[in-house]
Amino acid sequence: MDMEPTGRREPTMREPTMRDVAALANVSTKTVSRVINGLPGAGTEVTDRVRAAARTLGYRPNLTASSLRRSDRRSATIGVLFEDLSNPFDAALLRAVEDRARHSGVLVLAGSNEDDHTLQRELLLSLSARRVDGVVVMAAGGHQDALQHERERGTPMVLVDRPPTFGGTDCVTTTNRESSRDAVARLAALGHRDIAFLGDRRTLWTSQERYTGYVEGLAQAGVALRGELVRTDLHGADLAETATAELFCLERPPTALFTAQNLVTVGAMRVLRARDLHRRVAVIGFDDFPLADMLDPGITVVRQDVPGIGRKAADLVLARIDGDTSPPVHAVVPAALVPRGSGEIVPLS
Amino acid sequence: MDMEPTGRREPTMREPTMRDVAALANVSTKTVSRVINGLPGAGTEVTDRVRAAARTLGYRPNLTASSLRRSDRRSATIGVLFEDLSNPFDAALLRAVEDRARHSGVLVLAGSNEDDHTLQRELLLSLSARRVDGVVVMAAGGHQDALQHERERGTPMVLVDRPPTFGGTDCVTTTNRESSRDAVARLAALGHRDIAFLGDRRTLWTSQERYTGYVEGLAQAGVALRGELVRTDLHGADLAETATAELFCLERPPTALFTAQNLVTVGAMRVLRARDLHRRVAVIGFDDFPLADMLDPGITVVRQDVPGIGRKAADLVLARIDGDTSPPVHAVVPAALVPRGSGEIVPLS
DNA sequence: GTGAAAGCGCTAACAC
DNA sequence: GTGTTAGCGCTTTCAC
Repeated sequence: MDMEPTGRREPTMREPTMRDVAALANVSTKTVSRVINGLPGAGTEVTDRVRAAARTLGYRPNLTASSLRRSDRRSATIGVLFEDLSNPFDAALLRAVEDRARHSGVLVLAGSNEDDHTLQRELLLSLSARRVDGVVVMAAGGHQDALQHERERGTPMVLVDRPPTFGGTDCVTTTNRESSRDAVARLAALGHRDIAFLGDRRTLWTSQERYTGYVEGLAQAGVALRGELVRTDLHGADLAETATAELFCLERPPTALFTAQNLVTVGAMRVLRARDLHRRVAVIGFDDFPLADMLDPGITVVRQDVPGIGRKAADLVLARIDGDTSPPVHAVVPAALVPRGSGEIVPLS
Repeated sequence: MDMEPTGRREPTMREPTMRDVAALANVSTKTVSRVINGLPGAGTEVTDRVRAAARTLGYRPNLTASSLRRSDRRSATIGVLFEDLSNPFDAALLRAVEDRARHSGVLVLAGSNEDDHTLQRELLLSLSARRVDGVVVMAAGGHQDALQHERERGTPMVLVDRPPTFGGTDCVTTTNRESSRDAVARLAALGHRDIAFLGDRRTLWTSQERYTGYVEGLAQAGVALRGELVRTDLHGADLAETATAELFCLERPPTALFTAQNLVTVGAMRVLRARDLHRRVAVIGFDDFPLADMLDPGITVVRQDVPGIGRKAADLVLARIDGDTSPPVHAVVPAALVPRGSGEIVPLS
């Protein structure tokens, strides 16, 4: 077949409209509308004629025109704004939202905010210009003015992973504090007294919660907190490596690590392996990661229920779009500890 | 602040339109349109008045209405249809496309086709109904009727990872055959004579290409192909495990594995580790995966330039949307071998 | 430099 | 059952 690679039709070959279908089928556009949308009040004979005409012309409904005119004004599209769609956590979350949305005939406009307010604001405006029915957002750190503004305009919104700093908005998070506390308590129960905390940026709500859990876990076990064993603002595996290396230069180095984010865990493991400490120092990481089970020892982690979080977020935003007016909820999806070896190492005494 | 959790405005508080802004600024809607779109022919004084009015009312342009009326009919949106957005490869690709698109003011409607025709067709229709300006697709295996049909309607389209079975369409793939051939030749050069091939579904073009590369690599090294060392249709790590286990029950088991897909590599590694063969059997995998460097030994892989592929695909589709009429291209983005240890193991002789 | 009228493709509200 | 009219929010065309 010969085809222009431009992908543009001949000017004479306009995209067919309902009018064209109506003309060919000898009915009014309203009748075509009824048939295309499967609404009642369409004679079977006429219905067939319209269908045939539509097929002949290669007619495709124009949802954008339809939504402009319809009273509900729905675009059947939601926006998803995460930090980085190439991050496995974000990707899994997107997939879960997408699945749920698709089953409601809703498509997803996806974007990465790179944890940057300005970008987040711009993307939000882009989504708003396209009249998405609602948004699911992993809020960038710092202030949430743009989110709040969008929310106050009436856009249904669900925050994931981190709660809003403003009211009236649904949100879905995991058991950051509780699971961290349990993980640390577990290490303490094995006899560890020098348990380090390695965390991501302190501006992140999740980091704060996990740190709080760490503190509570120590307290619960009656273990004193040693400030020099707390390292934060480790954004990315490289910073985590440096910090871990420093810990092992201390006079009294840690015998266990609680690594509060997935890249931090990876960075820490690199150092442990390099120094051949990976069989002697215990590690529990927050967030699972691919192949954590293939390392030697396998890495014990706190695993979030990512699909569960995504489904819940999608359910919430879709329900709000459908007019659910119940009070805002903060859903907390439980995380689970997955023992694989690294978290079960006992201290050398 | 008090806010309805429904996210719906009061009926009285209609979404402001250009008309409202025009009324408040005492100008015509056409003038508002000029100001909002930054078109020339707007007096500075009037411009300010319009801007002020827009701000006061909280006006937001409606791209959907604008695109309906504009002559170019652009939605400033493209569709991305991959196999599974939660797969790291797909996710990285999406991110690269997204970045490129955003820099052109284009947003991405993303979906997973699950390698299923029917779903792919439905998603394509959904995208088409929303009048996306173009699509980037990882074609589901088997026939590509729906893709071809959509393409023939004139939708700009770029296929990634796998080429189209029809003409007139751009596509971006990697050096599947060449890189596979080189990887196998490399193993042979180390002295391996019993090199197994473990591949994903044979219906996938990439699997076929990689298999062809394997055959060529053996031939080039003068190594005879042993049919019993070839295992295909291993979709997922579990099937790969079974197949790998079987290989080591052979009278003359392989001394090296070429695993042609990343989950296959993972499955094979599990078996090698379980049997403590991971330091004696060489492995080169196609596709990098997170933490491949942290295993012991590190896994030698052929790494695709995923961001490069995504960027190229986005560039192509955006150019076509902009009216580029040059002949269709099949861009091939080079992959690179990353030696990490597993591919450098020599056979016990 | 600015505006009036028409209409993009579709559906709401009614009439027949 | 089916058609007519009006108009969603915006931009085009052309007049001033």
